[in-house]
Amino acid sequence: MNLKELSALLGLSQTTVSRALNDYPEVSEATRQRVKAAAAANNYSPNTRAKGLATGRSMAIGHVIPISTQHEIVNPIFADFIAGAGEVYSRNNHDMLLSVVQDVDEERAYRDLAARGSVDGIIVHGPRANDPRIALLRDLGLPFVVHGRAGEQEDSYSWVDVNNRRSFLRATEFLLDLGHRRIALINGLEDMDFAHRRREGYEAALAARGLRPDAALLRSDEMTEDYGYRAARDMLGARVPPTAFLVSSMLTAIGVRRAIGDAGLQIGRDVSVVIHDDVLSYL
Amino acid sequence: MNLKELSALLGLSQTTVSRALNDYPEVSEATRQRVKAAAAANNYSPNTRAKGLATGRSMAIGHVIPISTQHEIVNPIFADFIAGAGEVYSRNNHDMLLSVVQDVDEERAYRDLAARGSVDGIIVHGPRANDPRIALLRDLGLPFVVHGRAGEQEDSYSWVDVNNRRSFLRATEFLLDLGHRRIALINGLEDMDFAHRRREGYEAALAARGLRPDAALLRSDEMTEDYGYRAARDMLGARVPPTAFLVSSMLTAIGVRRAIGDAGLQIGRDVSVVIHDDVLSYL
DNA sequence: ACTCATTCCCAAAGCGCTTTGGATGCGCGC
DNA sequence: GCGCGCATCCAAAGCGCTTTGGGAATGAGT
Repeated sequence: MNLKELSALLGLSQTTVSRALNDYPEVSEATRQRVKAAAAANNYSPNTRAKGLATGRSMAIGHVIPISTQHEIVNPIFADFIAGAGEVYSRNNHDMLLSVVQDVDEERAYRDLAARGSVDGIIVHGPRANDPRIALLRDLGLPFVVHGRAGEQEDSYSWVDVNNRRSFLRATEFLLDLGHRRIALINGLEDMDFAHRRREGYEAALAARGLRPDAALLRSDEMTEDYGYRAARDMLGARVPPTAFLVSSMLTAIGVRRAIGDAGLQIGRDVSVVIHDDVLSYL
Repeated sequence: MNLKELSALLGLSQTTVSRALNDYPEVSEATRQRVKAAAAANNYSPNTRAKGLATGRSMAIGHVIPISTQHEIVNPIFADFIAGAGEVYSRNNHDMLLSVVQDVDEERAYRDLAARGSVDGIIVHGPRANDPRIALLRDLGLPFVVHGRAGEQEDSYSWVDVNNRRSFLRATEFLLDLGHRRIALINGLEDMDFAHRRREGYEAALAARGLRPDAALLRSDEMTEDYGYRAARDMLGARVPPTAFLVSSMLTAIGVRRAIGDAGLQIGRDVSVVIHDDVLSYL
């Protein structure tokens, strides 16, 4: 069923039917109702491509997911983010376009999306310090929102972020208040903006008490379970082990928990652990 | 840059430029090269919507992800599946359209996708026994492939699946060969086709040795960490605990591991655990 | 009774591509 | 020298929608 057929069915012009469906004021209320009822009855929805061509909009938001050739990690938090965003899109009649590409092809993916006009805007995931994608997108004239921040020029683009610095500052303060002096930071990769901010918060809290970070208690890597396990195991096996852990992600924390268990210790009694992450529904 | 501009630039008609780019034989090789070079130099890519309108194809594959209102679980394996599929799409010049909807709106999501013609085909995730979506999609005339199987009529649609029955049959046999007699099955929800098949395999292996499944050793639920923990904890606390666990997913297994640790036991020494799942890159 | 604004509707153009149905020019065989 | 096939290219239609620029009633105002 297309517009032509539907309007023939109703004995109206395509113009009128289109306007009725799009809530333009030029059609009478009675006609509008009749048109909408017929559309529903015949399960008519305007063809996306035709509508897009005519309006110049695609009603779609793009997400580019780079797959690294070396460490092919699919960030699990990503699934939750996508789910949340996708639901909002659905409610607002937008589509979600996912573009999974090798990280070396990432720039081309953005260029393509822009040239082919397949999306109206995009979401930038996992920004790094001075992320080149921001300049690229601005250059391409493709609207975007950054999930996180890219270091500098925070007021020159739109972003949504949590206060990473502050949350780690407060978590560290909290542990310090409990009397901890050897607090380990199991962080994400430091070239990611969020990890950098988190360390800043951590160090600021220590500095405020006149403490200096101990390099032996700082780790930074891709946030896997295994990394958490190894980092915690090594630290716990050291001469002067930490008494508390500040962990940047749930998965890493699972590894930390395993290492603590292996060491015969118990979380909450022998060691304190504070984790920063979203709630992963399946954990 | 659009076709019109590009062809004006080249002093050729739109027809010729289009044909050159799409490798039709009606243009000379010299012209084709010239056209392709110009397209690359000007970063030209045909507009998706216009191309789609003209060809009647969208060059996109849809994935509908239902979000349950009660237990909003985003299957983590899903992220890996999406990543794999997405990469294949990219390589073959297709887009991936994700539609995240409330599960009650799922049927409408499929109808919409079909009516609006926004995808050429779709992938059906997590099929249940006699999944109604199959009849719906066939009815809508929308091509589809099922990831898994939906119980009956296996030759009436296309599917990709692992041999769930056989893998659990063999895993069970393996544990039986090791001398285990009390093998727990921590399964997924039984209305999911895969969980049903896995139990069949498990029971078949037991039956082959003249053993009957013990209801106390069978669990079936949404595969979360917490569920695995509780199921294993309860079983291990019973009068006659299992000596081995067969677990349907990695996440659940993490919970099982935790329960085993809490019980003061060690995997591989006191208890055997066999897990069925994909490799989750971050674990 | 006549004008004028309003309401309700329509024909046709245009979005950027592909594709149909030629047109043109060239070399070849006779 | 003429017709024919082949290689190259082009003009225009069409995909399904939105939107521009009216046109025909109707009712109000004078």
